[in-house]
This record gives sequence, structure tokens and C-alpha cells, in this order.
Amino acid sequence: VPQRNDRSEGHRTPLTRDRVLAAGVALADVEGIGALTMRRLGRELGVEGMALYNHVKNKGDLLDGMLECVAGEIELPDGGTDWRVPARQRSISAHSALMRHPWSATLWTSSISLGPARMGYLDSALRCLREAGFPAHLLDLAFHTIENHIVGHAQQALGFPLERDQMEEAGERLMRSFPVREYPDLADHIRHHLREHAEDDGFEFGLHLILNGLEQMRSPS
Amino acid sequence: VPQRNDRSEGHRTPLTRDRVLAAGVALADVEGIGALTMRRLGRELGVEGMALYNHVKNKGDLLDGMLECVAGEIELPDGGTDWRVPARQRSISAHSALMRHPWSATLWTSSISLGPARMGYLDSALRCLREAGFPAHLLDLAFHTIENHIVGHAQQALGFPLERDQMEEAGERLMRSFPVREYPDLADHIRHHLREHAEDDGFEFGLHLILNGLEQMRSPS
DNA sequence: ACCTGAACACCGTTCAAGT
DNA sequence: ACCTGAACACCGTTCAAGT
Repeated sequence: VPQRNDRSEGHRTPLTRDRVLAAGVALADVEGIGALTMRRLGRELGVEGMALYNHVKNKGDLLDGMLECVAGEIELPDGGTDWRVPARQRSISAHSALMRHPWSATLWTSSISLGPARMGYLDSALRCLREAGFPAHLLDLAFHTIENHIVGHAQQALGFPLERDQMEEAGERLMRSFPVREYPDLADHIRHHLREHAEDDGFEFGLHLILNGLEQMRSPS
Repeated sequence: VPQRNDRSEGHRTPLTRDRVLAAGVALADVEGIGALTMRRLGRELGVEGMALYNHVKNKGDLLDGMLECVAGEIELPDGGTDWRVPARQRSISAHSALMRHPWSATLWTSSISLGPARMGYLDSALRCLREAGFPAHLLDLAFHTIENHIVGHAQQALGFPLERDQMEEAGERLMRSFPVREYPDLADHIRHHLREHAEDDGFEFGLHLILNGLEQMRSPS
């Protein structure tokens, strides 16, 4: 359960937008995005749900603000001699920020309006590629390929939201009723995933693949 | 507006699960996933919303069934001499199926239970890679990298759900208030996207990049 | 300035009752 | 067997009223 407002004192400290957003992030982290309703978030802050509309335009604005919090956690390294070094660092930082906040990956692509944190992130990524010398059309394609990999991977890794303990049993149950005969390769794949507890989700592998492929296209040798 | 049930006759033809799913797909295609409520879908079929529960377990089951419809549209080519040929075909077919049904991309990763159509798709993709001779650990990483690219790209391309006409004006309005000074590369990028009306979304470029990178890792020369 | 209570127009879902 | 009506427990959101 995220932090509650203490109501021991007669009058509580007044709400701010930042406190509302932080409480929203904490609530969604712990209980999932489904538990994030205006009334519930209000309760978490010791207030009626309607009071939140004084600090947030509507629920969409709340979610946008929460995404800004996530974007603010991404480190933005400066360029070195090889563009792939900062690109790799920033991508990994973005990936782990999305993984820390499991609800954020699906919202990341669907939110239209960008705040300063997300703009800064995107600008930094684009600048890195431009300074590496990518021509305009390649730059755009490179940017989207990297970005897709980041959010695609987070979404997919979070698609199976199972705890370590449940994993074992749910896997057993699944495989008992699974039509192995008809989908043998899929069965193998699921078994493979059940065995290694998703210690490495393959994010860095795919990233490496993409960055190296892009480097080859940048400077055709 | 999707197909309606004709109520000219006194007693209408009875509902089936397939008709419910097809109507759901049509409604979501035309009016967006937000318009897909049980009551509204019932109305579309000339019936009260509650009647749908005779053919569908609940709304989640409805959405799963609709995803199965989308998965059924994906062509599954057999392997040739170069594994990249069928992999490319299937990926492009999957990408355009997701693009034909804009609501499906975000659901694709979040849905847990798989039906036969989606299982067949996944099994086909995995078999293709196995037959190409990828070793187990590489196979898994290759599979996810390709899959992430497909859904990541569809989601991102559909993130800006603007019509051609609105695009122009919305872009103008956005760029007037945009802090170009602070995010110059992002500004460039947005301008670039407004100029070319997303004729090519770069999907095949990234796909090419990934498949070639994987081929290099498969047979290190 | 900030919060509350009541209200509105919606949701998904259940279930007894109809045919 | 299939559908309807009424009901339940929720949503997001608005707004007059309180302090």
C-alpha cells in the first residue's frame, strides 16, 4: 500500500499536483493500473476523489503526468566517440524505467501530449543520432526502430504478469491442457520460458543487433 | 456504421459467437475501441447488451475472440531456401493485419489466453526460425526481437490517429506553440513527419535490419 | 483556495422472468 | 435455448455548497 496522508493532525497539508502524481505512480506500481480510479486515489491521499480535479484536469491528464514521472527517471548520457555507447545507455535506462512501472509501457505509445521530460528524452535520442552523422531519412528510421524495440520489449515482458511462485504452478497447469501435438514449436518456446525465470529478457541482445545493424548502414565499408 | 441486423422480419436470425465477434471487429474498426461497449454492440446486432453473454463469457473473452479474428487474417508462408523470405512475408502480413484493425495493436501484447489462430501464427514463426538452424537461445531472442518490432511499430504508427486533413492543421497548431529552441531535434523530427504523410512508416526498413542482423549471427562468416 | 455531497450519465455483470 | 428488464456496484465528471 503506497503512502497515506496522515490525518492525525486536524488539518492536513494541502495537496499539490506533484503529490497527486507521485501517489498515482505508487498506487499503480503496487496494485496495478486497474486499481487507479479517481475515488481510490483520493482515498489514498485522505481526500474525496473529486478533490483531485483541483490539481489535475482529468484522468487523462493524471496519466500523462504519471508518464512524465517515469520519463524523468531516464538518464540522458552525452555523446562520446562512438554514438552506440550513449544510445545503448539511454535505451537501457528507458527500458528499466518502463519495467519499474509495469503500467507505463502500454500507455507510453498511446499518450498524445508530451511533457518536458518526455520531450527531453526524445530530443536527446534524436540529437545523438544526428551528431553521429545519420542522414535525415536514415535517422528517422533508426530512431523509430530503436524506440519500438524499447517499448515493444517492455510490453511483451510485462504481458505475463506472474510472480515467481505462481509461474511454476500456472505453467504446469497450462502445459497439461496445451495441444502440444498441434503447436510443437510454441510448446517448446513456452517450456523454455518456464524453465529460465526470465532472468534475461533478451532486451540487450536485440538492442545490440539493431545498433550494430544501424552502424553498418551509417558507414558502409 | 457496421452491419446491422435487419429486424424487418418478426423474428431475427439467432446470434452466434462468430457474428458477435465479427460485429465487434467491425464496430471497433469504424468507431474505435472506446465505442465498443456491451450495450452498444448489442444495439448494433439488434439485441439488448445482456444477450451477448449467451455467446461470450465476458468482455475479455469478446476481445480475445476479436484478436483471434485479426490473427486469422495473417498469412503463414512455408519455408523456402532462405528463411528470411517467409519470415519477411509473415511479418509484413502480421503488420498489415494490425494496421487494418487499429485497436488490435495495444491489445495484442496484453491478452493472456491464446486461441488457435494466434497459436498457429506463433508456432509458424518459431518453426521457421528453428528450421533455419537457429540454436535454442538465439532462436528465442530472434523470435522476440522480430515480434517486438511488429507490434511496436503498429502501436507507434497508430499512436497519432489523425486523418490526412486534420494532420495538416493539427501540425500547424502544434508547431506554433512548440518550444523549438529547447527541443530542436524533436522539432525537426515532428516537422519531418508532418511533411511526408506517413506514406512509408519504416516498418520494412527495421525488419530488414533485424533479419539481416540475425542471419549474420546465425552463420558467422 | 480547496474540499465535500449529491447528482448525472455512463460502465460490466448477474439473475429472475419471460417466450 | 435465447432474450429482456431490473438491479447492483462500480466508473469519470460537474457543480453548487460549504469552510
